Amino acid sequence: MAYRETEKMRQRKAEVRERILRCAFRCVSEGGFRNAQINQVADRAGVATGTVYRHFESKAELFAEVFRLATEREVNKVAEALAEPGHAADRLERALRQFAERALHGPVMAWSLIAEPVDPRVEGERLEYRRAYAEHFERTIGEGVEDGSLPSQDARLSATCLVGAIAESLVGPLSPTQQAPTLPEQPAALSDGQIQTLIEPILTFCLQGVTGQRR
Amino acid sequence: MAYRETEKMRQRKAEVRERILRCAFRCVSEGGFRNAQINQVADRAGVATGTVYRHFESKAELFAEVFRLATEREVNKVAEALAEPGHAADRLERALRQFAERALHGPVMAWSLIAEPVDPRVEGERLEYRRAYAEHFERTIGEGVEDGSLPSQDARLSATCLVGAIAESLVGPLSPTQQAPTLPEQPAALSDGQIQTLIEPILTFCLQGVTGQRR
DNA sequence: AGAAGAAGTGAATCATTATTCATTTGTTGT
DNA sequence: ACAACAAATGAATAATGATTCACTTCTTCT
Repeated sequence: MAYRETEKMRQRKAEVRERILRCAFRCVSEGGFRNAQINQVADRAGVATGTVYRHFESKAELFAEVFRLATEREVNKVAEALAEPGHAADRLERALRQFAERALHGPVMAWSLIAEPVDPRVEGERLEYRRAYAEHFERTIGEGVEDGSLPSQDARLSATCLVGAIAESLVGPLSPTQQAPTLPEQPAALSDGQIQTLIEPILTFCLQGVTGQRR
Repeated sequence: MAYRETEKMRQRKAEVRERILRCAFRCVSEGGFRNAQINQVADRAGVATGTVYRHFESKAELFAEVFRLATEREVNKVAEALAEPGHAADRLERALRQFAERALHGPVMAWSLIAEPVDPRVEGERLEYRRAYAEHFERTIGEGVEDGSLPSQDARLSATCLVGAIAESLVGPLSPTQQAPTLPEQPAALSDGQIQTLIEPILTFCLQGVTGQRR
């Protein structure tokens, strides 16, 4: 025998893989999934097309992983906000607010995650990602019901509704105003003031939906 | 001169156009947009591929029109329900209930309209369609605020949240359980009982969101 | 240094479908 | 019946972009 995979190599491979992933991520956050071609990703990562396929089964798998990566960040932020101390309703409010603020600050990626038409295999990730949010919300709602701070309800459905309501409210503001077809995904930048104005009524609706109380 | 378009011809053309449209519609309601190819549509309509292009600018335009067609029905149903007499909240409830019931009874088309990944130009129709729902809801909410039966609120945002909440809640139940990749879009048939069980908590959330009152 | 094997390369290939267009068929009015 | 024009045809083309693979380069170990 003459060649045996060594630690150094393993690391280098992992680095290349990660570089590709990062570049794919950047492609998406600049132009959405539809502008992210394998060739572009490869160019950007400074590797050949074929190399991408050495590290990822297929385009769909690569971008599914990009989706996961982007998603984890966001879901974790929400999970953190929900883990803070306080009443369930307050925690939900903070989490929802953060979700919306973050989305509006990174509109291209947010739009890609929430609403961009994508390959069905990537769409699968989206369903999971939405379920992940919903599960976190569900847990918090469940806690609120448990401790009596929220009225009895189907926590899972309420959580799903929360996700839907907030996502839908953001679709409009996030939607790319497709200007030149050559520069496709133009983000819609909003001022902090606009963002707050937008968020308040959404929160009102969502919290009323969960609490059954006028806010 | 020897040929002049006659009424008979105009009618025949319109018939062909409509037949194509209908067949495209059926393709979608059986297998979603992704299984609807021009060739299939043409075959089904008993015309040649090229004929489709004599009646429609492009595939996207054909399917955008299919989308519109399918949408109009549904939006009209909602509009009718909202036009019935009664308090705003009750009308909203009836409309939402109907929306959900209809969707769950025609799951493939509903999923295509609500959540299937589609060509961007068809996606544009989807945005309009969601806005159309939202506008109807908005009007009713506005009336409720006006007559004091609903609390003051941003009717547009509330309406958007309603659309999002209900759509999201339906995505799960409507999602094709992709079984054999050869028979792609399997609808998820639900019993009436299941449907009711599913709808109630959605309605509770939505109505609480709008009314701010425990239901 | 050289053998053995792994990773990287990127031009060529493949697959999928939308779209076109030269040709055929049908319709109208004289 | 025929000229003039329109509509229909569907095989051929085009376009896109993912994926492959024969070959080159790099690593490791003796």
